[in-house]
Amino acid sequence: MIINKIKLARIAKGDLTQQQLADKVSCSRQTIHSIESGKFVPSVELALRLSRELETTVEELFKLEEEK
Amino acid sequence: MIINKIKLARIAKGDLTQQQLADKVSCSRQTIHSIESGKFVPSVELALRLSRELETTVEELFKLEEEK
DNA sequence: ACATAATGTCAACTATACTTTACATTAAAC
DNA sequence: GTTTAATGTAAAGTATAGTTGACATTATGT
Repeated sequence: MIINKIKLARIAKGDLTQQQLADKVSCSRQTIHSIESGKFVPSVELALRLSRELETTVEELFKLEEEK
Repeated sequence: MIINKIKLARIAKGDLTQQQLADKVSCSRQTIHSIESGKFVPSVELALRLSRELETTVEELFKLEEEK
């Protein structure tokens, strides 16, 4: 199980829209939405692009939650 | 494009075998091998488990390489 | 109230991560 | 040189990441 803070980080980073963030990391808006809503966890490649764009670290953005 | 140092980190971390590392992060040996040989890039979830087990960070273990 | 931008959601599809099984090659131990 | 552990490789199958398109809902602005 994994939780993420990308919605928070996206807002913090100058109120980026899902679309704007998607453009910057070269993915679709729906992909951003799906990640934010916990529908799926991205590849480490996309996670790195997100953390780079949002000026933070993967560890800060994504956290392992115990219990399976 | 992405490159990783998990083979290096695995050796550094007390000469773990692929199988031992796989067990510790709950995946198959072939998954470790495929990642080490660049055949595929893992999910951020597995990347986090790997970095935790190898006592390093995702950013240290996986690096974005430019050019596509 | 109306228009528009942003977000939520759904379905169908494609791409790829990951598993399992199985076998072949290389390295290490004796 | 033979056995055994470790690694390389490959195929078939399953799960899930990610795309595109389309539409519905919720803000925001005027």
